[in-house]
Parts: sequence; C-alpha cells; structure tokens
Amino acid sequence: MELSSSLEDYLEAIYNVIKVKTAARATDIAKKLNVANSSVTNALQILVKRGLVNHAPYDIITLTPEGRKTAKQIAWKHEVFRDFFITVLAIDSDTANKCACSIEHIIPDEVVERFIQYLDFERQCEYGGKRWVEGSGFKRNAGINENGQCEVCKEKQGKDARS
Amino acid sequence: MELSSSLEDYLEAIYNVIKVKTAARATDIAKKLNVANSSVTNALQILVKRGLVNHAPYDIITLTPEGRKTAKQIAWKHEVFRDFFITVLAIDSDTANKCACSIEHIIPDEVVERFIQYLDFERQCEYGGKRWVEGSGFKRNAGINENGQCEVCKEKQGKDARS
DNA sequence: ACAGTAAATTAGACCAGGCTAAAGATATTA
DNA sequence: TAATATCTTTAGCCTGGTCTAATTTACTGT
Repeated sequence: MELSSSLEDYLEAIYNVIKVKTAARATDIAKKLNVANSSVTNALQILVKRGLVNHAPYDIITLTPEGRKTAKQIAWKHEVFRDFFITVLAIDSDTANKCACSIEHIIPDEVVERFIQYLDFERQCEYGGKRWVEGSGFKRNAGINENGQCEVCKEKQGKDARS
Repeated sequence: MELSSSLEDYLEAIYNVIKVKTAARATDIAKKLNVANSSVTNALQILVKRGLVNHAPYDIITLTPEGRKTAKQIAWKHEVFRDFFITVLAIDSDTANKCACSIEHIIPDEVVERFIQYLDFERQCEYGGKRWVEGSGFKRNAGINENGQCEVCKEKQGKDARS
C-alpha cells in the first residue's frame, strides 16, 4: 500500500536519525519534523501496522528490513533532487533541501531516474559544467572570459556581428 | 493568505476553462479535476470568500482581477515545469503534465525563475542542445556520431584509450 | 531505592478536503 | 406549459494529520 507524503517524511526522519544514533526516540523525530510528540506516536503506530517500523510502546524505534528499503528509496530521491537543485540550478543549500523534501514524495521513480541520468551526463561531458553568473544567467565553465561569456557565446556574438 | 495545493488546482482549472469557454460551470471543473460536483461547490465558496472568484449560487463562474493574476501565476509555473520535463528530461507529455501539476504548488518562485533561466541558457548555447538516446542517456546534439556519442565523449574515449 | 524529571502515550478536539444522497434550481423539449 | 432531465447546492459523514492537556512510563542521581 502507498505511503502518504507525511508518512514518508516520518520514515525518512527515522532512517536519518538511525544512521547517526543507532537508536531513535520519538523526540528526535518530532524535533526533526517540527511536530508534536503525539503526532510522532500516531505516525509510529501506523508505520508499525504496515510492517515498516519496530516499536513497542516506550521502547526505541528501529526499521524493519522492508522499512529500511523503503526509507532508503526516499532518502535516495531526496539526494538526487538536492544534488540537482544545487549543482544544476545553483540554488542555496537550504532552499534546495526544502524543495527536495517536498517533491521527493511526488515525483515517480522513472522521472527520478531521468534526473540521475541527466546529472551524470552533465558531469561526464566537459561542456556540461556550468556556473551561475549573477545578473546574466548560467554560463559554461569551459573558457569563460572576463565578461562571463563561454567560448560558444563569444563565437556566436562574433558571427552575429560579422553577418 | 496562502492557498492550499487543492485550492490552487481549482483556481487553475477555472482559469483554463475560462480561457476556452469564457464561462465556466461547476461540472467542467469537476470533470477536469476528477472530483465530485459538491467538492467544487465547496471550493468555490472558499475562493469567493477569498476574493479570487465571482460566483453567486447557480450562477456562472468567473475570476476577479486578483484571482486571474494568481491563476496566471500558477499556470505559468505549470508551463515552466512541463517544458523542463519534456525538453530537458525527455519525459513523455502525459507524465510531464502530471509532475508539473503536483510540483507547481510547492516550488517557490525564485526556484521557478532558475528553471526558466536554465531553459533559456540551454536553448541559447549551441552546445546546450541534447537528445535522449535509448539505453545510453542524454547526448549532445552537436556532432553525434553513429554510436550516439558527441564530439566530447568521443575525444575523451580517445584520450582514455591512448593513456 | 526512590523521588523527581524527562519522555511517551492517550484522549479528545479541530481542520481540510474529499464523498454520497437528497433536495432545490434551471433548462429543455414534447 | 408541464414534465423531465440536468446542474448545483446542502447536509451529513469519513479520513488523515495535526494539536493540547492529562496521564503513564522510564530514567537518573543522590
């Protein structure tokens, strides 16, 4: 059965806490997601019912194999989008994170794959590197001159001027 | 005050119906959004209260200037994302639309601007043109050889082989 | 070992946003 | 113009997700 965006957030938060602390408590999750403790309890009960989380009342929180798999998937999407926003769109880290966090629940896997392939492509092709130039938009890194123009833009302008 | 994703969807749907029909009826919106008629009535009452829609019971539906402005903004975001998914990621039109429709409510304006700038950049720079090659990912259009490799990939492979 | 504190849970409420069924208003057409 | 069909609205219900306040459990230090 499908998880709601909200439940995915809880699962991901648990995953991230466990990565550094080995044992997660409800308060950690609550702080991370900025919700009341009781909301966490509520979500936990659902996630336990769905077989994604191990948790007896007042006990610590761990993930089932199934839960870990699902959480990994979500965290992976998050990373892809974060990467995209930062390295391609030059968005600041904080905004990038927030955007990633909201769209990760929505964009289907095939499309996430395309983002990955696109990122790979940009990294492999040496003309793919680009940077954000304030007030003038994106420019290729390769051969940027003092006016913030790449080889291609420069050549084009030359051609345009001659014709 | 902020509009929820749901209300934005309604507003956008009204905007799109009005663009082709001049007068919108509740049923049009219901069909477009795949919801019950009563849900539309409900949403309309809220949108009227917020000063975005003109609508008396049993009357036709139009947008206030404020509503039109907001709707345009939403529709504009939709177009940007749709464009990005189709021309950059080579996603099929249907999926592109669905993705655009869900993230358009979530991504802040500054980030949408970056998407636009990025699209412009890719279109202006002649090395920016790229195409999707089945089974091998994105390749530059410029100088693609019979193996689907662009000039850059080819040179790199040559260099790698020689070293 | 136990009192005090911190954390977790329960209970109960609220809101948004959807639905169905029934009633009310409007259009169509014989 | 009366009957019928089609919209629209209302009323009432449900679910998911949040909250606060009160209670229960567990931990910690002396």
